[in-house]
Amino acid sequence: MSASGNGLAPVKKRPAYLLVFGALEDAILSGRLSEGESIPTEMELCRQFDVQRSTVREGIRLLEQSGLVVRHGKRLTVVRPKTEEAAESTSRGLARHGVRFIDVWEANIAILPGTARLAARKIKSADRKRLAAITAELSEAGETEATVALSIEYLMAIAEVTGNRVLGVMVHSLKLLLESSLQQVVEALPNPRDRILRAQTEINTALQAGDADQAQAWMARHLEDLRRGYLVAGVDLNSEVGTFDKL
Amino acid sequence: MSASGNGLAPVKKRPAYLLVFGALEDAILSGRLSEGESIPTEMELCRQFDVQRSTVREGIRLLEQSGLVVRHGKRLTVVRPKTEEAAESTSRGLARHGVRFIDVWEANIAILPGTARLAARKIKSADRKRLAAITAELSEAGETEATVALSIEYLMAIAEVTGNRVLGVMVHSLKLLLESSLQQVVEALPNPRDRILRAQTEINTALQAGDADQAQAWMARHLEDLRRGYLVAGVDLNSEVGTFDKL
DNA sequence: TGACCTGGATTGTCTGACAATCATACAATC
DNA sequence: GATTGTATGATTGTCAGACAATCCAGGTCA
Repeated sequence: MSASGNGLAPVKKRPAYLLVFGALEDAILSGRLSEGESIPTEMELCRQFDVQRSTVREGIRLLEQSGLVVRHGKRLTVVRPKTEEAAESTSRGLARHGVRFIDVWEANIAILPGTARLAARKIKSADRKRLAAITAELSEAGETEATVALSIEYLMAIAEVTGNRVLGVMVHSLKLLLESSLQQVVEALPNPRDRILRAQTEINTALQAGDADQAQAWMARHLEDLRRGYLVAGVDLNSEVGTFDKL
Repeated sequence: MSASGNGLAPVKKRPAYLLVFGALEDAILSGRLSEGESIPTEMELCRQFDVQRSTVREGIRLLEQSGLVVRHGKRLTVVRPKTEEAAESTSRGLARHGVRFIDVWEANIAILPGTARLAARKIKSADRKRLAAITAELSEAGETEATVALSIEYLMAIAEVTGNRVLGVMVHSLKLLLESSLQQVVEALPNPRDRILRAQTEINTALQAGDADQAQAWMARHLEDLRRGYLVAGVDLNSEVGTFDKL
């Protein structure tokens, strides 16, 4: 199961700093080093792996960038990266890749109605209150900015209602990609607040009744409505979502 | 917008290796260093930033792990990370986070029907051929393994038909999370090949006709059917998707 | 032209060192 | 007793210089 073709197995000798990184990563992922603990000091690692400190340091830098540890003062402590970071890295990767606004919207329209459907099956009473609260707040929102913020919060809340971390991360990624442009859309739509309010209310009703079909359908309508805003606003849907630097 | 509460802004002096990393990252993201080019040699960077080589190396390690460069022989060359890598990092992040199989399936069911709907609007003739080819191959597949591979390939193909990179990445992430477990399911289902074949055929027909509703509906049915397999197979849907090491 | 060889360039690793910073414990002050 | 200053050791960030292994390019030879 190794040698390639004609002969000797490719003696791939990976550099020592990669071994250091690998060993530490493994220790963390396997739980031998658990959250909150700090990794051994550089000198300790030198002894442990029998390499030089500069080598250890290079390994540690890889670990650092991988998001498995954070500098807490002087020590590096192990963290289970929050889901938000997963979402951020996804968005970042996509943004780097010349994703266009149209892609983001299509993805929203493909994903969120199904998410709303799932939400209808999963919703609990606390969630209902939360959604209702957002809608209530929106009904009193004055400025465009607040309207946008609450619209997005609502979408995120729907994803959270499902209690599904995968959807949570994905919708969060969409949110990050979306945020920069939604403002213009809302500004362009006539009566944006009322339209959004209507949609949220209908979705809330459907969720209240546990009516998955209605929840899905209204979410789809809602998003289509917003998308129409792009046309009205004259936003070029083919322009790229810029790389964003909100660390 | 800085100082916390009562007083002075924290004088944070970032280490030099971070500056090196930042400078290189910026150069790449801004396009001053473009794809395929190799970054300057370590000595060159030493001169440029007026720091020591070990410092430069630490910076380079950060860059390396960030996925913006890859070792090509001895040089580090700039790459725009492929979408696959974005998907991998997303999956990795999710897997690390104790995502359960049930989460992955719910996400599939929430996302893929909408994706199929979009595919119906976007599909081109070349895509139709490709999908038909996969289905044809499946109809001749003997082993379980091939059946699984083709089923997954079909789902990926649907996502690709949409031409939407966001969906592409997300479905790819789902695929990675799913792969490990689907085998068991297919083994447990009675007549797995025929069931899957039926579904693919129906979806193909719907796509052929540009019938978004039918495409969506059949995809949903298809996935529900597969999910049922988990019950039959006795797979514990609440068990966590393990962290996987396929680099 | 194509296979082969050689020397310089570049990376991976080591050795050793020092200043800055952090964590503490202890002493001095109010 | 609580707060503040100080001494001490541990740890990190950075520097300086070195060497072997490997890669690359250009020249040589068939």
